[in-house]
Amino acid sequence: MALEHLFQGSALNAVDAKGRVSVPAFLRSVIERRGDARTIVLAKHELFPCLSGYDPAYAALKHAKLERLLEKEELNPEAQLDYQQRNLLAFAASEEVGYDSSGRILLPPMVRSKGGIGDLALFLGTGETFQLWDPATLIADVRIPEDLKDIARYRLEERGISA
Amino acid sequence: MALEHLFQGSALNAVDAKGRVSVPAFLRSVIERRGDARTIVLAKHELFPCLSGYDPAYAALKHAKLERLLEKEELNPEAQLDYQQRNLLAFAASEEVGYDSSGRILLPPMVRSKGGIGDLALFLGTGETFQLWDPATLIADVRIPEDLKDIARYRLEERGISA
DNA sequence: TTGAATCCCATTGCTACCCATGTTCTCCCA
DNA sequence: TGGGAGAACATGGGTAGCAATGGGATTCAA
Repeated sequence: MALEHLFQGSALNAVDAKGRVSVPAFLRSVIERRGDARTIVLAKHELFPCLSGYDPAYAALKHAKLERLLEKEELNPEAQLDYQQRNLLAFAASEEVGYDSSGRILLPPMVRSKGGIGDLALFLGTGETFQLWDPATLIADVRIPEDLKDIARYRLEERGISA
Repeated sequence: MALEHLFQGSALNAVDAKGRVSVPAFLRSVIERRGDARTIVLAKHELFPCLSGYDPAYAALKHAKLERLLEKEELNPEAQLDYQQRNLLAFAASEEVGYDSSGRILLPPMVRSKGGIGDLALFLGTGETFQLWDPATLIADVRIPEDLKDIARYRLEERGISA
């Protein structure tokens, strides 16, 4: 089930007054190699105060996985409830947004506030998915390794912003 | 068997005095990509006090799936009964409604009352299908994860309605 | 004729597309 | 190897079109 193309790398992009952000080109190229949609799916990360992002093909894989689990336990009412809950969380609590020819998405206000994203968005590739952080939130989180925070600091410095 | 296009996201729309609701554009686009009907099927959800919605193409798939399940358990009378009940529910207790050029459907009174829908309809994507809830009912249901209730609360707030 | 469903029109706010600009990266050639 | 042309990328702003919604008009059937 491993996807062939993986998300890797980092970038710090600005969120403009309209709520638009450029999806870094190196992420877009992976998305377009995985499928031919020019869209991404954004959801609150399960663990961290940030957003999780992936392409529609990955969402379909996730759904198929849940379906298979359910079919194995078709007549078990407890499994039914578990399936319904997971599916709701995976699909209702996420938003699919398309990016235009210039590679920008409009950050939906709900996920934006859930992910605590201000006017800077730090993209981090994590293999099958990627993450979107507010850089200050990442640096403040005690669970994040120092090396990763250094990436955030470096990207901020690059833009002439003191951390 | 997985469908290529999945229902994803959430929206809270008003039901007007005539019983009309706008089907959110992001659901319509999936429906129209799956088939070319401008029609949705509404049924009482099997598990939750809400409505289940999908496109006609999915109804056909669902029937095929039930058939397969039946064949697998050909000699089990209990499964036979289960199949008959589910098939009845899925097809007799559902209504197919078309939406007009402005994307609105007329909620049939029977399914509307079965689903407990008042003057607000919360649309939740769940992959192959979507759900329609009265937001207050969703928030009150103990089986619904808190993260999902947050969505309902956020959508209510967005409209200036205190939860 | 009354009630209900469908159609049409109008309004408002938002979304998506278009164009423009500056910066960096890449590649080629002198 | 240095420099310059061109492409790709991130980002700002303007605008036409669409989505959600209310209200009225028209049609159809009981």
